Amino acid sequence: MTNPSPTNTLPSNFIRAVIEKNIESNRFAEKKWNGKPGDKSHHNKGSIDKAKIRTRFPPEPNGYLHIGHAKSIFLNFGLAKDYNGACHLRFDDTNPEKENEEFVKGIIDNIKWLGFDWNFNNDSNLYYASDYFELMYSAAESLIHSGQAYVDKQTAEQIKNSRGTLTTPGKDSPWRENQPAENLKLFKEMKLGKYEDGAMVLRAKINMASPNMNLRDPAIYRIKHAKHHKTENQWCIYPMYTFAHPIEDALESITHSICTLEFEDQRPFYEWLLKQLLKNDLLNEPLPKQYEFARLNLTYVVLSKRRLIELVEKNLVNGWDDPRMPTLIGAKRRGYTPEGFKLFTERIGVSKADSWIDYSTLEDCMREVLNESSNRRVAVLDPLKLVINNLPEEFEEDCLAPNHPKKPELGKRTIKLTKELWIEKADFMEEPEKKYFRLFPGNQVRLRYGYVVTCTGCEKDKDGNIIKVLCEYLPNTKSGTPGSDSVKVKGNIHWVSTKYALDAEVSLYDRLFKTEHPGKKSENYLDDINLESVKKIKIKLEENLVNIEPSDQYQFERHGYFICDQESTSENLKINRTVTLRDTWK
RNA sequence: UGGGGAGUCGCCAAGCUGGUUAAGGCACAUGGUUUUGAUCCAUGCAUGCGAAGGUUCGAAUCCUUCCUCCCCAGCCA
Repeated sequence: MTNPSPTNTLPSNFIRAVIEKNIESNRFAEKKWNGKPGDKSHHNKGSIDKAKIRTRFPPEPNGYLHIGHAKSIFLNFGLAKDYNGACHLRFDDTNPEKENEEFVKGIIDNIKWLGFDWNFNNDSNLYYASDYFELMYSAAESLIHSGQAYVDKQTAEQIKNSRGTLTTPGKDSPWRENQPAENLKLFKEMKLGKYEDGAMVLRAKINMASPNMNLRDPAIYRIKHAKHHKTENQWCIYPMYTFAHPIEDALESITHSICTLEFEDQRPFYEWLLKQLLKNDLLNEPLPKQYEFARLNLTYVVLSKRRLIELVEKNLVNGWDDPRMPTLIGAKRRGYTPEGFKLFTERIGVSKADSWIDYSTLEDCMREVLNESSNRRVAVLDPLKLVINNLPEEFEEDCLAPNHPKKPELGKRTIKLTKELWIEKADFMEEPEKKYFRLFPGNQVRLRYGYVVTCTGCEKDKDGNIIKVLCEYLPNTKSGTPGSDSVKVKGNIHWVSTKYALDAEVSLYDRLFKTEHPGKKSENYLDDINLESVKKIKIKLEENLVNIEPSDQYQFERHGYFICDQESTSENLKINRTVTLRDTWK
């Protein structure tokens, strides 16, 4: 127990356990790979696969990727990397009505952003389910031929009604006993466009009384006269996920097909299909195997595609990349980083238990990464004027501030100290509460990187609002000089010169939903939306930020982490708050 | 009341072919450092593994019964 072996740093989870066992037992030792996906005859012409394992990330290009996908991406690509294997990016584009190129491009960008690619041993493993339509059609034909699929002319409604319920068996379709020859003919006619959408469907012939609903003769091909983003009008019949996915995995020689828990009931069909196609000589052993893990649930967040689409379409957010969105493009614009997501996925682990991760866990990960990587700057978010009375009007002095407190190699920058400064309203209290140690009459604080000052009072307008705080500085207490420690103070406040400060607009984001589990108690998750999830304010920045550009990230000291927005211009600086610093006071 | 899964500290999560005092992370608490009430460092944090029985010298790990939660009846994925 007292030997924490430094080599054993890989996390432990049930999927890694399976992989390690498989590798140890040489399950894939004879597996062939012929440079690209294909059926048995294709791969048999290849050689032993150099990839020890093959995983895949199979998004449907019908929306943007979200944080839940990040978990799957780090899992699949991470596993491949750790075990000297390949991870394919495969677009599961079997439903032309919902899919398009915009989403394909967005998904590719997101995965690259997270730091992954799909190259292995000179192969670019970027595939589309639609690449396999021809092979899938042949597979369907072979199934019909061997009597394991039939064309059903019932309407969708009739099929639904004859499926039975969870506790009662379904009824056989009147077309179930049609002969292969007839089915083959009809299926071909379906393909040729002889029938309208919905006129008939190809079904697997398994068992209408199965306690597993997925085995009650599931539909595997449907008619859709729709233009596909890749194959255009070449097809008017399209395979269903159920049928397509196992075949995609097999053709790509996937070893571990990792998906989420809701597909668990689908696994018997997955295995049934592959076994039939193996028998029909279309596929090789070893066949891919499906493993399921619990999808990510984050408190205060919705992660279902349907809901995200609704938020966008109802203009409840400003598009897919709204910084409040849990999409990867939204998170990126918010200032969340790939390293932060990596830490997050490592921290939450992988298992089969349904779980809800606290949103603060994600924020903590971002803080942890950003604390390390961000240069520091000063910004006053809620400005109040501070006047140093014992300084002449034109006083100007450079103050040296390190770019990073723990990384002196990153150097320092200078900030101009002048007689009039902007400080935070919250850093002054005329009548301090208990334990408050910032500015109040009679108290001393340090102007960070500058001098210690003594507060002498404040001025108010006729309504009693504090409009100006007054103080006097203590010579010889400047930061970095020998006398700087001569006066000990507990408070340390930041400031910017009223003369040199830059103006900017900052968007302060809060969670998009008010409740931990949106929609759980309120029936409709939209009722739980937080109407005050963004607040835009005018702030003052230190002069060194004059050249800040979109995507630049900084820590604004004592506030948090911020990123320059993509719409920012030098005339109109726009900044997003990524996450605040931890605050244990109050 | 069919089938498939899951229940280990506030949140995750190892362990689960039975064997000393139940890993680890996060959170939290208390000290210390600190010119960010941040960071960092140190220490603490489950006689308990959904519950009840049982087997055993010994059980989170095996058996029995029960409880709770999640998923499945798209020509979606």
